[in-house]
Amino acid sequence: MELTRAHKIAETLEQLVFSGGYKDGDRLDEVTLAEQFCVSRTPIREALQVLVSSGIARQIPRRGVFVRQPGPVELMEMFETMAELEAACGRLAATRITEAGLQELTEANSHCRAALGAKDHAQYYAENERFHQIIYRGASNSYLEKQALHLQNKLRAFRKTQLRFRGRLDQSMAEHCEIVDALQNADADRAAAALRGHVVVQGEKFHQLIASLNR
Amino acid sequence: MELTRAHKIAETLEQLVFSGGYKDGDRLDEVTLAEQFCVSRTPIREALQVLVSSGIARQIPRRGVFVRQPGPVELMEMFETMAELEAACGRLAATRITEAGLQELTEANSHCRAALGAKDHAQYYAENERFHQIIYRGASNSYLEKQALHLQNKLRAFRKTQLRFRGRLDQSMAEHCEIVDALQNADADRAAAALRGHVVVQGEKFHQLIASLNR
DNA sequence: ATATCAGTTATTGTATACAAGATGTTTGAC
DNA sequence: GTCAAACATCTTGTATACAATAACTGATAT
Repeated sequence: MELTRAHKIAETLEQLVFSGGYKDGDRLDEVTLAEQFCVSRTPIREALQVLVSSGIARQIPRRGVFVRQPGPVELMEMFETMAELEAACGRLAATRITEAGLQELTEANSHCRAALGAKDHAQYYAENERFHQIIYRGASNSYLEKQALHLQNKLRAFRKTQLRFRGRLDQSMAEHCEIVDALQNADADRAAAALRGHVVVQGEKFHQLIASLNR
Repeated sequence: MELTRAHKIAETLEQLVFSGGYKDGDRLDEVTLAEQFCVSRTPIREALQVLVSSGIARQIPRRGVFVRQPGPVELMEMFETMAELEAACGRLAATRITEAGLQELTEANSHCRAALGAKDHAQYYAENERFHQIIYRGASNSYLEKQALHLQNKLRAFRKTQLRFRGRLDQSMAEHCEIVDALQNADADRAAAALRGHVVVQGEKFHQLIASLNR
């Protein structure tokens, strides 16, 4: 899958925004970006249109495009949507995931536990993402999988702070085991419920989440 | 909410593709489009990037961009995802929809019934969309609502053929009533299940759906 | 007759030039 | 000293010019 220049720039900028490289309201100056990427304004502008269309940035005609980081309310909404997407993946995966997929899943869960034991947070985040991605794939619905991956990517930076505040990562591990068990037993409703509860941001954590936005 | 020229062009093209104005594989010629929209190639190219990034079209470097209509498999996946999104909206709406929202919903349902009685299919489609959109809004999650609206829009042309093949629209009406009842009783699980079943393309209808793709 | 290669044409990708509007600054009046 | 208006500057939006590569055509050789 080849990409054209403008699209590579768009992806790079997208990741920069997602990883917190820009704050809300920052203007994406065309000439500055053109210099940074060593191209003319034309491909930069094409890339900016992509960011605007996906809601990452907002364009004010004749004024410029400005990055649009989600506020606390939108963030909650995105987490809630993620929870429902994960629940959907779990529901479908319960009856569709292959034996090989289940094998992968238990392995990924072991890696999570190992990272947790080693207090290696970065590693835990990576393994945790993989765990969930296996479930997305297990749903055997590439469109839904793509949606889930996209939102997971969009929420990555915020999920880290959420997990940090969560305190006991052990709880997260216990939930993983419940999820695996439900999938092994092909219990769609239980898998969906477990995943929904695992991802959703509880109301009690809401204020902590908001506080974490001042980074 | 102001839009810039390139974005208006992108939206127009998007709707054109969604409404079947282009067939799969059609090339979107820059100069032709530039003439049609009475602009230079620059804004056209910016619009095309938007289409490509949202998956509506595929770009082959130095060759051009080509519209990418979903095939039968992807279409099934999109319907399945839509079913899950609707279920999620129903689940959340069950406890969040306002009295005014329920009022709107029953009214919209009445309009559906009226259109059905008058054998006015176009009107039924419109009222049916409105019925579902009220539920999206009732979920009180604007991010999820936007996702649902987007997919609903993307599937509009195909849902029409699906409903036609369904034969008895009466069944659709009965399902609506079940949905309304679940929402009135704040029964999240029942609302979710009813909506999921209402939207999902049953396996028995699969071949009919595939056959309908030759339009 | 078919296949291959060279030359031509056409189309995309990028850069630059120009037009239009917004921001900022300076000057002047009160 | 403050406010306002005109001017200058900067930025975006659009068009056009140029460069690079792919498609096409035709001719030649086998």
